[in-house]
Amino acid sequence: MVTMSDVAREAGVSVMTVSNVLNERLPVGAPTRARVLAAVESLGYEVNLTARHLRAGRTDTVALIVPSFHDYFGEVADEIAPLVEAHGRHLVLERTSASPEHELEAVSVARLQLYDGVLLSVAGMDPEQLGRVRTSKPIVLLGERDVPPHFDHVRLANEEGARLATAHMIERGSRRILALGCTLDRAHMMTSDRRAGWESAHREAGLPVDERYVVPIATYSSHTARTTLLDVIDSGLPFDGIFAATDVIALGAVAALADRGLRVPDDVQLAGFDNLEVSSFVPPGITSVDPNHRGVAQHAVGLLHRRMAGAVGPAEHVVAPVSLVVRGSTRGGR
Amino acid sequence: MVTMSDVAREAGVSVMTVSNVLNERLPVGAPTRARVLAAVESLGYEVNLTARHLRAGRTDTVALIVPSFHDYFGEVADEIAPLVEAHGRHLVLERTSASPEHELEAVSVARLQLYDGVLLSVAGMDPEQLGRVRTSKPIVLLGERDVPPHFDHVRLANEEGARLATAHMIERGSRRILALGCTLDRAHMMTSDRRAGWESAHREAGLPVDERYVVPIATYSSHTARTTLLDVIDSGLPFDGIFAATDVIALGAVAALADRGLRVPDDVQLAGFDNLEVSSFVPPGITSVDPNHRGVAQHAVGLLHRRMAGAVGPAEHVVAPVSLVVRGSTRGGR
DNA sequence: TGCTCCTATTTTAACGCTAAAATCGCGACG
DNA sequence: CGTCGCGATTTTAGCGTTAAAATAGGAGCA
Repeated sequence: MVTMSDVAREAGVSVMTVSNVLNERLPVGAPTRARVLAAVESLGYEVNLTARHLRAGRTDTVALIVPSFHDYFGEVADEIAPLVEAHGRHLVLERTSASPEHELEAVSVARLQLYDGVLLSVAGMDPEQLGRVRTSKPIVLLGERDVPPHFDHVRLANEEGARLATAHMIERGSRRILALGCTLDRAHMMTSDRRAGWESAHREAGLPVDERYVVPIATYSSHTARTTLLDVIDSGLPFDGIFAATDVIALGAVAALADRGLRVPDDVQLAGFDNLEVSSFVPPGITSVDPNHRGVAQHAVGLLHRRMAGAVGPAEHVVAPVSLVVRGSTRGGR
Repeated sequence: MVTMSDVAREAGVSVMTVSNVLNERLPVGAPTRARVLAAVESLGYEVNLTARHLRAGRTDTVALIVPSFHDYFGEVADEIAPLVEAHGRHLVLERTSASPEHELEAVSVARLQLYDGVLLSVAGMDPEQLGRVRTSKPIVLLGERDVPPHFDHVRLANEEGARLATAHMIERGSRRILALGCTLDRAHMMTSDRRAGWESAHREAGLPVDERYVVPIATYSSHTARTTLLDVIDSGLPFDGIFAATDVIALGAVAALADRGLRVPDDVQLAGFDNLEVSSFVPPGITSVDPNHRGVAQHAVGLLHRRMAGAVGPAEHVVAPVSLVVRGSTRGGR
């Protein structure tokens, strides 16, 4: 590896002069500067950022740590990247291992030290693990779980979104609406909050809440959603609407409905949550709760940058508003 | 920040003893070890990886650099991550800026020094930019472009995949097949190679190649694909099949066909390329060329690890085989 | 008692960089 | 002609860690 002192020797100057030429910190005489630049060029020198980071005590880099790289998280990451870059920092993504026992390891506190700030997506991390994370590093948590109160946290209005979607289908005539991918758990997490919204919509409309219509699924994949819904259909439980806890689940539902020849929205209305890009292209267009990625990203990055700039004060807990995007999978959508 | 010397002072030992306790390099007496561990615990010490990396001359980290985080790249990244981790290294993702003028900057050679090896996705990078990247750092290029010959490179059998998909539709009765998102360019890149495959299939079947059926699109989004295809339909150009250069494009095509009431596969057969997860769920299931992500990931990571282990020798240029996954969007699919 | 040989621990030095202080060289000025 | 001033350049020191060499402190043995 070519180091600054190689360049210095080649140019016949001290390392500080090389540093000064490259960083334009102290002025350097024109002939010296030229010799240094020539040496840099001929040796192909590139600064060693690890050394610079150690010396500077910062890395100008923010990490976004997510459970996996695809779908929802990929889309959020693409919103976050430009915001981080706008502050002159780099964004890198890291993935927590899929297996829970490795999760904490991947988020080993030591690794956080590599970054000036961290956006940590808490989907699939339990609060107890989080409690063990003690660090002075600025961290903003992101995601649909209860978290220890001393962390900054940005989450969605899950219950409100689910309520909106369900109320919309009720208003358009559905009376038996599955809550696919939701759970009856009381713990505040994504699947229970969205179930609560589904429930609220029923209460507000004066409709009974039938727990048989809450259908949890084993894994949050389209594939599992499809097979789970096929089982429900085949069980004979009558339904005329589906609130899918995520668009990935909604996509599996679309497939299952097609498998059984049920028409959307004529036989069954369908609404999802996340407003993934695909949802507007899958015919007839999937009505979905827009999680307002951009707003979430702005809140989270803004908060993180304030902390990195040294802002103190109590942890902030932001609940980002959501909205319903109506498409062809519910009646009245285009 | 708590450093090793804080721990050493607290425990009444030298920093090296702390280091030896934590790294288990040299044996440390049991009582001393206990005092050190207690000090680590009470101060909440975490090793500074930047310093360790500088000292060690390596970071045990591999970067995957992609144009954006979603769709195709997110899926590839999820395949690559476990392979990299299996070698005891970390994977991080970085994104090249969307704007071409910043691309090289994001891939600034200096930044590559942070990693022991780099997987660089070359979609949207021109070869001339790549030529300027001189570094001894192991790099494996990934993607559907011609690249300077001294780089290791893993790419797909684009032409073969397109040929398979097109031949399949011809065999199932299509005679006028659009090549949506393809280009007539001669340069070897994804869009021209896939067009070449479309062409080969026609020649092999003894069908004429009509260049009006090659329909380029301005940006590789589902939205653009949808509006572009709507224009084609409205222009009155007759067609009974579509080969979409990517599944993202195919998705836009599905939407456009539905917009105009054309049935898939009865009126128009459709095949895409990439076999995205969504493609199996969008009714009636999109026939697609499977890019064999896992195989590509294995080739690329294997090659990179060999280089990181010091393997020398001429650059390898791997063309990973692809296969066709037949679904309901072509006749005879389930 | 004196000496060797281990084992436990410490000292030294370096990874590559840069902030701050020190030094050098030279023209200007009293 | 000595010295002050000032820009150009170098020296010093240290970021936090760890490999390698050095040292201290006993146990074992003649």
